[in-house]
Amino acid sequence: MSKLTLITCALPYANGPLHLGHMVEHIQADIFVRFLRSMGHKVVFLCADDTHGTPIELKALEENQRPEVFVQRFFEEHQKDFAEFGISHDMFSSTHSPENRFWASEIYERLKKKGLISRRDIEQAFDEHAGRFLPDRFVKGTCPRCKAEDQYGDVCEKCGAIYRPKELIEARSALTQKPCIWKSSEHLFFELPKFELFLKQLLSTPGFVSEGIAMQLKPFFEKGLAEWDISRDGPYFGFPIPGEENKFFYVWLDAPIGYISTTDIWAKQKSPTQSAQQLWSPEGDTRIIHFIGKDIVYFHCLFWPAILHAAQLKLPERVHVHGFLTVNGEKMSKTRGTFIEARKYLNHLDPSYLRFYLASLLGPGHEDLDFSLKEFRQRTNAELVNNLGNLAQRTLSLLSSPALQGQLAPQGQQTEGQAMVEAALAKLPLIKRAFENVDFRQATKLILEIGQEANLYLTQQAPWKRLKESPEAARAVLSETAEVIFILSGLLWPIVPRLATKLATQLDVEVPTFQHLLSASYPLLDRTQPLGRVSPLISRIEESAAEAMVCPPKASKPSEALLKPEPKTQESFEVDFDAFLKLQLVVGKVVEAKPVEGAGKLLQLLVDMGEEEPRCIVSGIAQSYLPEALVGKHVVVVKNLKPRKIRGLSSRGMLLTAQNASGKLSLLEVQDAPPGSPIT
RNA sequence: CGCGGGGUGGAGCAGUCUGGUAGCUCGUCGGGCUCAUAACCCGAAGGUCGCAGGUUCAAAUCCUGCCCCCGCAACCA
Repeated sequence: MSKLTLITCALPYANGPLHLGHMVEHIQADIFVRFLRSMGHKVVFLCADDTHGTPIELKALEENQRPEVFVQRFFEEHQKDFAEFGISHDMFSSTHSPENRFWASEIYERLKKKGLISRRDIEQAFDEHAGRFLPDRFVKGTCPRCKAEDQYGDVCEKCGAIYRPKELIEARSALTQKPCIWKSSEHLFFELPKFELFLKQLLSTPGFVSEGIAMQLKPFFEKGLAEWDISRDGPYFGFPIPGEENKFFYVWLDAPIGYISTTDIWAKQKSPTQSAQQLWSPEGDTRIIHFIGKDIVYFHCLFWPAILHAAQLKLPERVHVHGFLTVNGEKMSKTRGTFIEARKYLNHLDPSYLRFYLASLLGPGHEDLDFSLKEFRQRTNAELVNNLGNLAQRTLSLLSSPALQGQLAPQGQQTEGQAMVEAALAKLPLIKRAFENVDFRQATKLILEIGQEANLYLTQQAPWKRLKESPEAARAVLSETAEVIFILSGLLWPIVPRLATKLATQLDVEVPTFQHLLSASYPLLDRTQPLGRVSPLISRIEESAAEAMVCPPKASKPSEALLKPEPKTQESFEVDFDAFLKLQLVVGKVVEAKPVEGAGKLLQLLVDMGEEEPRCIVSGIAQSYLPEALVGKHVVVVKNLKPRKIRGLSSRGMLLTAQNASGKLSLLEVQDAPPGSPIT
């Protein structure tokens, strides 16, 4: 009964702001956490910033900061963003903490004592000018298979070949652009292959991961598990490995250990009778559930359980994997402006909308979710605002009208009403099961059905008609709807806690817990108590507010963005007329159009702009237009745009397009002006 | 044969595990209501459930083969 549940989210990397993708995971976990709390379970919800590793170290270097200082900025930002979305972490810490250093060293010592750490030399790219070893991603060169230039050290993006950095032709450092040398160094390895049987068994334990995820991990066993390199040579931002000279723990070793160290910090600060030691002991009466994205399954389902097992610590009961968030059907993209940062959302919209919308999309599986702006706005308005919000508004505003004085009716006067309330209560076991299964899509659907029933009831009973001749009949009807609103406030609390609280406040009661509702019977409200103050609950999402979120494409490199003045929104940025004239806009006639091979969004066009020769222009409109449909069109072209090489083709000019909410592009066309006509 | 996810009225999705009247939101058309946030309620049109075959009294659902889309992984001036 008093079993403690530890729930974690993956640790966000402290090198940038949070975006909507992070929010999917934290909102999903938070809904689950709140549901468990509402059921009377003891839950501790933990998270931390992941602060170590080469990318952060180099970024800090670029900004002339010590990495400790660099990560601090995001530590504060992240916590603030999470808090505003209502994410109820019990503790949010950082992997750069004394506790984490302690646990990383402690676990390492345990592994070492068991003879699970081996050492051997490996040869690695080394940048002599920077004086450091280079991770694969920081080595660039020509692909040994297809000879594509400028490829990363691990995989060719052109032909998909997988290789070692050393196989690259003319390998160079991505930091200094100088050729790299190959230098050997001793590394420490965790002997993962010894855990093959253990891991296979774990993955087939019902409930540990979904079947699909277990399937995805199969190839690793077929290839054979490899020893895991857990050390990095200095300089490296991380914890020094005890007993070693200039060697540090690889960031992925100490990141999950952050789950334990955060438990440690939580216990010290908030529950001194408990300790991380005891909570993470295999004998402890704790259950651990990790929420992660599908990109880090490998770490959480192979390395991490093996390490925990080897170090004699508690294994997670379940690793819940969710899919990625696409925006308007595509990967989030900075250049598209669809890379929506959490802060940007908060600047325009109420977090309740996103929590509700994501809940209505999130099923138990790990399929990707689409954040389509239009769907988001329409569905949230229809379901959350109209169905649920307006139900409360129409009921409560009538009840608090001068004729009824905010007073409920004595119970038992309305048999249809009682039936409605009881029908709502009868749905509770189903809703409970949906929440337990992390099937919030189903939970949301069932909750909406309750709202719809109540709206129908009101329409049929029409209390507003009875208000004059028989106010008590109207009061009786409305009191039954108030009962439903009370139930809804409890059901909605895990999903939209602020809204649920507001509902309860208007009834002048506390939000009921799930546990309470499950055993409750009609009538639930104390009918002698007056209502609280009534006001509109949640307003509709305006199209402009939703659009504003994806509006201005940002500078692609955050470091540049920081140096320059704040990138201006399209509305506030003004230019004088001279600046406009510098842009040569002309009419161009498309004479030829064909797809660019291997690039799904690009078309290669020949455009007649009234010059001797038509120009070659590469344009990213392939998903909106068929090549054949373009030929003959008179379009608007920026003529004096600096030529640019795209996919090896020189593009001399740019077609102007408008983009609608779903991301489709629409070319600006000109009716009857010959090619080359200037546009002013 | 890389691995995974998907193809269901105009759009976006649920239903597939456990076969039996094809459901939800939006949109369209018609009606009701006028308490409420242009809201709420009712009705209608619109589907060969990607294709082909098989199992079965019965297939969106189970089996076999195939096609297409998406992500892992690029592209955006």
